[in-house]
Amino acid sequence: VETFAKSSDYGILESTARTEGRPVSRKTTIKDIAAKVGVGIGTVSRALNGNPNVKQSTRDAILRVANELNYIPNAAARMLVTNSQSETTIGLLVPVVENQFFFELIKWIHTELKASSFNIMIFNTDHGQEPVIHHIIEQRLGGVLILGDPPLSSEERDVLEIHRVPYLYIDHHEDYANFVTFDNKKGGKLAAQYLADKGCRKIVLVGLNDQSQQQIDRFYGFMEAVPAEGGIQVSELCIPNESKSYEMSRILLNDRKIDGIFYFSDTMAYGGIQAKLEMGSSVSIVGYDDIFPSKFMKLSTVRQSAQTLGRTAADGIVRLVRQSASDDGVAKIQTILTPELVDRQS
Amino acid sequence: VETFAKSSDYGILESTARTEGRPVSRKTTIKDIAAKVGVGIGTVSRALNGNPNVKQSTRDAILRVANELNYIPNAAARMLVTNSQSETTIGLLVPVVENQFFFELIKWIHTELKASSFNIMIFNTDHGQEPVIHHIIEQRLGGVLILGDPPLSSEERDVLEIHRVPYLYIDHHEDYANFVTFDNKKGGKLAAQYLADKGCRKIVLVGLNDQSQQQIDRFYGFMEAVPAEGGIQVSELCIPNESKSYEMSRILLNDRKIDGIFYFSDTMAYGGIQAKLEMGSSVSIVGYDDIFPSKFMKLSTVRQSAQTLGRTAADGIVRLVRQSASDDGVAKIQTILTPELVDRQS
DNA sequence: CTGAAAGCGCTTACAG
DNA sequence: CTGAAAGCGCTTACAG
Repeated sequence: VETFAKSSDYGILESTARTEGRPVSRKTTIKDIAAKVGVGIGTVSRALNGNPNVKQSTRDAILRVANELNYIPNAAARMLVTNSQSETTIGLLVPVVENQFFFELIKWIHTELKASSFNIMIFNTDHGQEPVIHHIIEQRLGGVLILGDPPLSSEERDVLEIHRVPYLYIDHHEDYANFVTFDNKKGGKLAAQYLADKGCRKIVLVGLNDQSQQQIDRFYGFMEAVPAEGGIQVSELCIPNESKSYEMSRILLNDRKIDGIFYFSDTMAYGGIQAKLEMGSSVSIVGYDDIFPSKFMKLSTVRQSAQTLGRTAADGIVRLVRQSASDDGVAKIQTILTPELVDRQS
Repeated sequence: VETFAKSSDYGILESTARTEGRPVSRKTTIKDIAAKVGVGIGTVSRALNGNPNVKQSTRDAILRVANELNYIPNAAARMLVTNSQSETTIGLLVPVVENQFFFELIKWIHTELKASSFNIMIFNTDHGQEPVIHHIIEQRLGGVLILGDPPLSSEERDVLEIHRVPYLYIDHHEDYANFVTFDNKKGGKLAAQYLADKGCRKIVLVGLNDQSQQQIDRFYGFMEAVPAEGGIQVSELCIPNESKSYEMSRILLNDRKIDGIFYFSDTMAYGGIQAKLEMGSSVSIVGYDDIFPSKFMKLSTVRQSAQTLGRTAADGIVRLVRQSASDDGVAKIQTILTPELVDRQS
């Protein structure tokens, strides 16, 4: 009996179930509120959802009690009945997040989506995309942004399409799908023109990752733009990973004939800049991305603005999600952005 | 009649409801599977969940049909009945994500959490934390990581505690709560010692943000460590925002007597390095953070490893979530990491 | 091994 | 304006 006499001492924990005398907090439900106010659960639901057909005094009482009891609705229950795609959340599929460019991208996607009051759920695709796709559908997310290769398999696409979850590739061109990407071929071209303009005759391409379609496109763009008549000599150098760029660049610069280097990413180019400075070389260097340190490193580079790409993509998926919700026609989003060269005399 | 005769043409869309002759896809449920296989829904549920008490042939049939029908379970329904905190997802509260250090941090948190197969849901707290907290509880997330100031209000803490959602501050010390942070005072001390060791007599502190408790701690640590007897002169310079650092540094370096500068973040220090190089100054510069470009910029700085901080924090929240799930004792997590000085002779 | 039934917390016609 | 009831998709004792 004493246990019950003291029950009001629990204060905010008042609505608790007791097992073996120990108070165990149970979450407040509309049932609890209904009981305490003395109305039906339907009325509680209406009051809480701002339905106008509720007497003011009833509404006030319900709101007050809900607050007292620290009521917070159960999203799962609501979703179950409304069958709402939890359309305010969109999934972001990211492979290995080692890449500074991806980070700036995510930042802008985030900024833009929050402006449309969407939330982001990040999924890692290192262990394959299929389990992730299932998870996204289980959670009834509104849409998916897909960063980086590899593209979805046709089974994965089918799953998304059957379940009407719109998806958009970022920085990856795929004819059948929605995407926002930069023109990598054009970017490669810009790099080639830059080095040609500097009068380079013996050029090395460093760090091409042949798993990356983007980088392959840059490569072809570069090669196409090399003036045929100039007698320019182009060779390629693979490096095991980005952090080895400095050492490899030093070796490269021992060959005094080399007068131009194109690095397939800014991060690698930094090692080149460093080696160049230390060795007093006059080689021309151009990178790719224009991530934020490049300004300080005074690196000439092909800028693909993470801001533009991120915002455009975020914008796109929001449009797709809304379209899909309203069941309107499904206009494809296929945007190709143009990179530009930033000349910092490196 | 023809409509029905053609129904098999729909292939994967076979399980569709038709409204006014137009096929509208409806998501497959266990009911659909049960009907098609000719068993009860309970059996379907058991088979799908790997319950061993199901005859092999029944299980096979169910799995096959589930697959045919592209069945994916409804997470909301399952959560409703199991009342499982969706404990595989943890929320990450982030203010303005403009800060490179935060980015590296998020990356490591992500890496570590994915290893424990948790997912991350990022919430932006620019418009206040309360709505976000509610959202987290509605979604029944397993736990929350809180990045950056300001700390939660006591109401917000109450809400989390009542609903048993563990939370952990990152890079923010708060006596009553779980946190993982760096010793900022110690960091300030290291910076002071560095400049003193270089023989600096006239030092400027640049870019202190007095809204940031961390930076204030660094400031006090710095001031305490300045040798009393050396006659060292310390002054402060505010700059409106990080990108103005270069211009301000140039102005600063016009005063040839200044021989030491402590920048409260690496990003600002880059502007200083640039100005120093251009003006041929011999001033000593030290930064704070050691984000990735600092190595290339050859900036001496106080390293607080985003990797260590991120991993430790991720680890901590995972422990807290598991603890809270198993209802064990609730050991507080209060970890203070020690920064170190990286001397790059800047 | 399996089916029928209860119930998770909520919303929403429906009938007053 | 309000209550009682049905139902969202699933899990899980319970009784065969």
